[in-house]
Amino acid sequence: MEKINKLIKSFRDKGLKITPQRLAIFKILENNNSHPSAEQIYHNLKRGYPTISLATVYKTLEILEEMGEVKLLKINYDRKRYDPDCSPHHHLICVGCRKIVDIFEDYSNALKVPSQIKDEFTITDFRVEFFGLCKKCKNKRKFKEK
Amino acid sequence: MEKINKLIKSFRDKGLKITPQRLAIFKILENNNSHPSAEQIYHNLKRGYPTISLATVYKTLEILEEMGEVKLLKINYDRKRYDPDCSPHHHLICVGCRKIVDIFEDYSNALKVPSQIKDEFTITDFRVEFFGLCKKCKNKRKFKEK
DNA sequence: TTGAGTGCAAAAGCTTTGCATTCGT
DNA sequence: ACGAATGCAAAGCTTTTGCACTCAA
Repeated sequence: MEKINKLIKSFRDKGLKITPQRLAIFKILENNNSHPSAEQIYHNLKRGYPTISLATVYKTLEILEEMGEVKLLKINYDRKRYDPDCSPHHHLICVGCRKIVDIFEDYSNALKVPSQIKDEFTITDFRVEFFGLCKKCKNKRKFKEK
Repeated sequence: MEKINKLIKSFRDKGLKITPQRLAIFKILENNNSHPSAEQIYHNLKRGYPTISLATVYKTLEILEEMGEVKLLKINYDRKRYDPDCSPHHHLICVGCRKIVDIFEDYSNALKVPSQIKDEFTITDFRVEFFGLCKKCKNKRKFKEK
């Protein structure tokens, strides 16, 4: 996320307004590495804005996401997807049609984790997900909604 | 997923019964690399079992998941999580308390994609997710539900 | 026979939407 | 002043649950 001043400018440039609620959301997100949910942000805001609604939080986050100012840590598979192949492999997701293809490559030696983190965590598994566009979707204008 | 015969045995060994519906689900999943959703499986089954219910599909898939016979391609973050840090980095998720920590490592040169896939897709992004347990959770018996 | 599974409908949980009111510019 | 944002409540969707009935073993 950009610095708040820049963010404010980006919003205004788009004709979006800066409200106290939005500003408060910006501040909560600034230098925040706790990967909060909308609910958590909402909770935090309640102190200063007892009347704020979850809907407002979601709406603002949606704008930030569209602007590329926050990243969603949950992939827009519309719903749960099940993979009967439990051998170690990874996936490439077409962000256009949501097709998922398997990638059978062993990355286990390629992915070094900082030793500081290794000390704190016991890592049991990992997954790599690639995102892109298949040929068909590359030639489309519009992708699936959502 | 194991071969169907083995799967049947695993189910019976656990006191779980083999019903036509379950068998049909097994068959749909066998050698299936389309990463289907419960809905899609349900849809497929409708032909042969017009009365089958989505609930049955979900329930069977849950068992398969618990048995490690299928893998879920959607992470159990309980809800959306937002990351204001859009610089390229990756995540480690503690499967006990769901804490998410950042991993700042550049894996872009480490992750080779089969050329056959590179021909078919334009890859725009990727993410690496590690799973494990933090020290606290390692010493716990029970983790967060779900 | 009997405990497990099915299928229906209802509930649950997260997220989005509609709308009247309020507010930023 | 006027379009945008807010906050509430309702709706939407996916997934789960409860329960009477049915069925596999």
